Amino acid sequence: MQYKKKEINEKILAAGRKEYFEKGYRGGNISVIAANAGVPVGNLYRYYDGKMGLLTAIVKPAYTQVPKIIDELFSTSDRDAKNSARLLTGKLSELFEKYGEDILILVDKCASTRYEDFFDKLIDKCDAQLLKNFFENPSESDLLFCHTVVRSFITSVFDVLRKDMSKEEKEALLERLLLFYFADIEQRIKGEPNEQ
Amino acid sequence: MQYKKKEINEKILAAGRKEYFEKGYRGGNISVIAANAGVPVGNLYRYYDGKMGLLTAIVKPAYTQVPKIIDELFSTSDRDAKNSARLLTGKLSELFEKYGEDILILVDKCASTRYEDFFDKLIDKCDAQLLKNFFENPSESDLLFCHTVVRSFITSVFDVLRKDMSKEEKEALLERLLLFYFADIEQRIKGEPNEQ
Amino acid sequence: MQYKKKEINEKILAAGRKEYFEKGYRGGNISVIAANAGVPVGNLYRYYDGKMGLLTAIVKPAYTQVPKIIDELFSTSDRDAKNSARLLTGKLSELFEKYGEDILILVDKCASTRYEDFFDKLIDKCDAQLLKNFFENPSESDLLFCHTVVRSFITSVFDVLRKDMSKEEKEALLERLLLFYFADIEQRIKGEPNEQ
Amino acid sequence: MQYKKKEINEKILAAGRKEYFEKGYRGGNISVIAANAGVPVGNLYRYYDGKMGLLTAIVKPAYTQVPKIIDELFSTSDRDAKNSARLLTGKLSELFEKYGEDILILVDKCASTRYEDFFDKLIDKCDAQLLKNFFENPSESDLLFCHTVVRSFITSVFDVLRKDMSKEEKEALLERLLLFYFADIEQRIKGEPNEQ
DNA sequence: AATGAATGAGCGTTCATTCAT
DNA sequence: GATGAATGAACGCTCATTCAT
Repeated sequence: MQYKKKEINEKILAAGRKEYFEKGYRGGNISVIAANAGVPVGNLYRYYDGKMGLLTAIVKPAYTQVPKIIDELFSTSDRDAKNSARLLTGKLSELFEKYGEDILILVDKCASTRYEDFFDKLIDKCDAQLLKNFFENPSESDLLFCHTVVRSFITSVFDVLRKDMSKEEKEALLERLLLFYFADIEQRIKGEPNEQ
Repeated sequence: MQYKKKEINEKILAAGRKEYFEKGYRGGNISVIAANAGVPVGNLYRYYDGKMGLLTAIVKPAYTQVPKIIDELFSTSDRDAKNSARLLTGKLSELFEKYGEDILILVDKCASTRYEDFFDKLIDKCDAQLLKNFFENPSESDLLFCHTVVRSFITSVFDVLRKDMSKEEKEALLERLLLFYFADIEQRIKGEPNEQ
Repeated sequence: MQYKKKEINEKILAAGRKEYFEKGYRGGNISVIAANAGVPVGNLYRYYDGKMGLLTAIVKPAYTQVPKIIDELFSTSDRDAKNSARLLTGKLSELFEKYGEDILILVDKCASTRYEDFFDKLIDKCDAQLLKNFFENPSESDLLFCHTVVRSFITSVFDVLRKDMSKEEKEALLERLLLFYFADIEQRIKGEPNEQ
Repeated sequence: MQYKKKEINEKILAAGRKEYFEKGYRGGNISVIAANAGVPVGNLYRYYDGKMGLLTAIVKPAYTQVPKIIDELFSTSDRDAKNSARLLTGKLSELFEKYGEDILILVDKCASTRYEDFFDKLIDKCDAQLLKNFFENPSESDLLFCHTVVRSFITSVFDVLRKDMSKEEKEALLERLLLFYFADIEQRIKGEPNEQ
């Protein structure tokens, strides 16, 4: 029959998400997770392969899917800022619905974990896009600037996740952010002449 | 206060900073710190009150001073963007010189520590300033937007810290960031009418 | 006794034998045994009383019968070495056919088990026979010597079990061993007079 | 000062030897060892690198030295049986003094350990010597026979270790065993013609 | 009667802190 | 005051056994 009860499974996942989210991977305690899930430790190990296995179960979907989805976002973006913002907003909102909490764990709570590169890889990806679109011969300092802006922007996007708001409010906020960052970006970026 | 050698004191602080910076508070190991400081563990405990006491010694100055300095920054800022940017850049650069590494520990490595609120509190402070300066009757969504932009901006400022660059390069990058964020900010912020 | 299928019974025994033989009693894993037997763990417990109960079921027949059979061997032995060797060889070969693997488990894999005395008891038995047959007034050192030779001989007999050979080859080896140990044993034993 | 107290060190070694000897490596319990040594668990780990590290400390000297010493034994042996026996006896007696209990642990208690090959390697070594000395063109069955006799002989030598006797008594027993096994061995071995 | 999920005591190990010297 | 050995609570994980279905 092979029955791992779906109900228990989900209680463990929920308890794990909570624990890792609150205390981080290292700080999280398997016995606490088991207790919160209402499951004895031994049984938790029937469902997941230890502390790291549980983290993987929680976080891997987001870890692999989010970068893919971000890639798609770029290819569908429109050159008109307003349209583009609306489009992106919708997609990001979907992403948040699906992976919200897990993204936050990935970003903040996976230190010294095989997943700790999530955020940096994502930024590199976006960074490359921005460079491709707006810089022709980026100088060394353009590269740094671009990287920093992107990191900051992505941070702000994920910050929206942290807010306790309705989906609609999040979307409005996202759209406003997108426009704030990218409206007239060409001028704003290139308008800075002579550094060095 | 009793008889404690300044030299040893500083070796412990340096070793602690290194350890906490590399492995985080939870991941850091007191015995490693003592060994790297060339001090026996027992003696370390005469200088600092345990693992948390050492963290406090390392991080508290930045934890208390940085917000104050940021407060001062706001009062000295100039309404002309370029000037303001130059002014701020200089002050931030000083801040970095003094507290750079500790700020990064505060921001990234103090999870589940009494210092973990550093970043959020700082943002609240800046947030309040931005609101005061650019919004007269901020709507609920203005508040959120402002908060997010500020968080993102501060993130980018501290990201500069993470770069392996000379002081001058950091200043150039900071200035460019400031302009990117705040040039014409009034229009860019208010130009977004109708969300919802 | 209730309703238990002979077929399942034997699968469990076979799987248990394999596991205990490969990993020893302590190292053996009940779940692995159940899986290899194609039986759910819970059901295994209906057939046998736990880990030790299964060991008992596997090993007790050999544990009780082998000493008895060895006793009989002695009574049937012939004073002519060659004949005796042939006779013994045949009997031992039968013994191996029936209890071979279980004897090896008893000898090698029952540490800290109630069966760990199997080998020593067997040796005591054979020891007593050898003493009776070849020593009239055994000195203290005769006793020790005899005991050691017997232990060594029995070891070699059971070593034959470990070889990957046909029944016939095993018999040939056994016979040669018997002659090596016991041909002219009277002279060889008694020929050593006065040690000390 | 680097003081690991010699006294504690030896208590741990003694407790470990006792535990591993009585219950085997797998069955042995680190907490029990620590308790018997009168040391808290944590401190034991300052002296030895865990369960396996302690086994290594106990057993490695014998594991590496005994084969070497056995090698030397062969090169010093005399073709006259009596002399040879006396020589060997002395050397083995020394070996026992030094490594007695550890040899027993190696032989019986190191299942599923990196040291479990000790006995077989030793036998192979001795086997090769016997073959070289007494067989010119060993048949397949000569090889097997030789191997078995050697295994049995070595077993008997190590059995002497198990006896609760004085050094002198052990030597007497060893000498008698050597003569029993190897007096006239050439005839006894070759006297068996071609079975098969 | 049959199943395999549930249970929890127990293991080896780590490490912040204390304490004897 | 300085040292590093001692301490033991707490962690992640295993597995023989029990029990709900």
